Amino acid sequence: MHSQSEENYLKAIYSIELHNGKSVSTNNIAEKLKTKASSVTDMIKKLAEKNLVNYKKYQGTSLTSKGKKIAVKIVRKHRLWEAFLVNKLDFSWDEVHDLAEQLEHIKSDSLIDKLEEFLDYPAFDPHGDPIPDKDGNIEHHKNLMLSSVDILDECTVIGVKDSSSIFLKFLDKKNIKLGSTLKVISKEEFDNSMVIENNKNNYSISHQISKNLFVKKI
Amino acid sequence: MHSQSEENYLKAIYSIELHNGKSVSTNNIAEKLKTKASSVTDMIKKLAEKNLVNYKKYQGTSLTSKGKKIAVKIVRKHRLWEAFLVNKLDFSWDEVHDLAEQLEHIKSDSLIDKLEEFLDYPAFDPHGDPIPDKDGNIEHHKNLMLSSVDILDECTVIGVKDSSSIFLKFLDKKNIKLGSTLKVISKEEFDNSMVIENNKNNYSISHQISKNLFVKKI
DNA sequence: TCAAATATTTAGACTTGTCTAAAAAATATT
DNA sequence: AATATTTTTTAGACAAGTCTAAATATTTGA
Ligand SMILES: [Mn+2]
Ligand SMILES: [Mn+2]
Ligand SMILES: [Mn+2]
Ligand SMILES: [Mn+2]
Repeated sequence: MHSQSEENYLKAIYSIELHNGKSVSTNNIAEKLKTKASSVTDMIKKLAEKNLVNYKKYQGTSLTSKGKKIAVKIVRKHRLWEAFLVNKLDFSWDEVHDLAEQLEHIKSDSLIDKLEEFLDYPAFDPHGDPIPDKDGNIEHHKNLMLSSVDILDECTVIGVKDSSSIFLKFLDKKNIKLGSTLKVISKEEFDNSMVIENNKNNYSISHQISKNLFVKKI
Repeated sequence: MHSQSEENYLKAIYSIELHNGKSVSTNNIAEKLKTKASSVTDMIKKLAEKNLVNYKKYQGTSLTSKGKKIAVKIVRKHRLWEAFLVNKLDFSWDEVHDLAEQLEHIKSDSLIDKLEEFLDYPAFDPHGDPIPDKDGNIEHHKNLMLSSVDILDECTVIGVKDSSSIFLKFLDKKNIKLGSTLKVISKEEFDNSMVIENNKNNYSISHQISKNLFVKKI
């Protein structure tokens, strides 16, 4: 089996690969995992040895299909656990990430499959991220950010890009949640802030917010 | 915080202390944890350093109240997770021990309290073991074994001493579960086997079984 | 194009938890 | 009481994962 640390590296590489296409640099990984570049080099060598990543000195890393499969499985576990915590145990969406970070490493296939059934096969986690199925299939269909919605268009919030507790609590304060219907009233060129209508209230939100909200046009 | 390994040692010492009263020997622990005596000595020194156990060279170990508190907490987590797996996810009682062995180390107080609430404050785990409450209070009231029940007396099965998968599967085959009402029909002095009546069927069970079943007289 | 800045790797050290082999202490046996 | 056996501790080694500091490679940009 793979250690907790190996799994964290694979997941980190997977998520960086998703968001920038090209091969993943040592520093990218170090930053994501809050570790040092030298530690990353060591671990990447080990993962390459196990055929989980492709690696040539000084040329970055990418997951092999074997490595990707494991990474997706960890993501699946992470998101199902988050769904459990929010849907069944009544945690709020800003409390579950760190817990899922631990739970995702529990080793058992039947556990995660039974959990999925217990939750009624949810398609998304509490942050709107898609949950891979048992075979590792996953649909990424979130691409539109609120920041690029046109004036007077309406949209529904379907996900958050930043899952940090601070951001999520801030959204709570602004009364923005998954499923909220927002209408863009106006945009300010100076700081890219925008005024939106939400629940019949109009208020301004910063670019920092609008560029971290995935939406779907209505 | 404490490492997974430290927690496993504390739990082992706790369970040995419970079952033999006196102070716990290095070999006791090594056997329980399937490790070597030298490893145990090392770890005990570390635990003593942290004031979790009392230790004097060559004189065995005992938990301090601080150590006991942690041990009971791990036991609480272990049993609540087992209850969750059986009551909610539909695992059978012989499948949950190893999984709970992992889950018991998840670090979060609110998680375990919410889990307990979700399960409706169960008093016992799937093997009949009592679940400590939030403050660490635990009632041990299982002391009567089926093997010492008198002929023609009736009793209810309230727990198993051995939680191994083999034993539990064997009980399934014999149709013995928590709550089963058994009547002792006869006892064989030669091998200490006994004939019991269960669900209107009479059959013989070995001493190996009867001495591992906790019962309550009716 | 070549020096300066940045990124990556290597070398060597440290921590945690484990092990084997040997030494020392405690207990059992004669 | 002296010896043999068993238990426990110590000494020294190792693997995993991390770190700092130094060396090396790559990229930037004057
Ligand atoms: Mn993790
Ligand atoms: Mn999430
Ligand atoms: Mn454990
Ligand atoms: Mn149990």
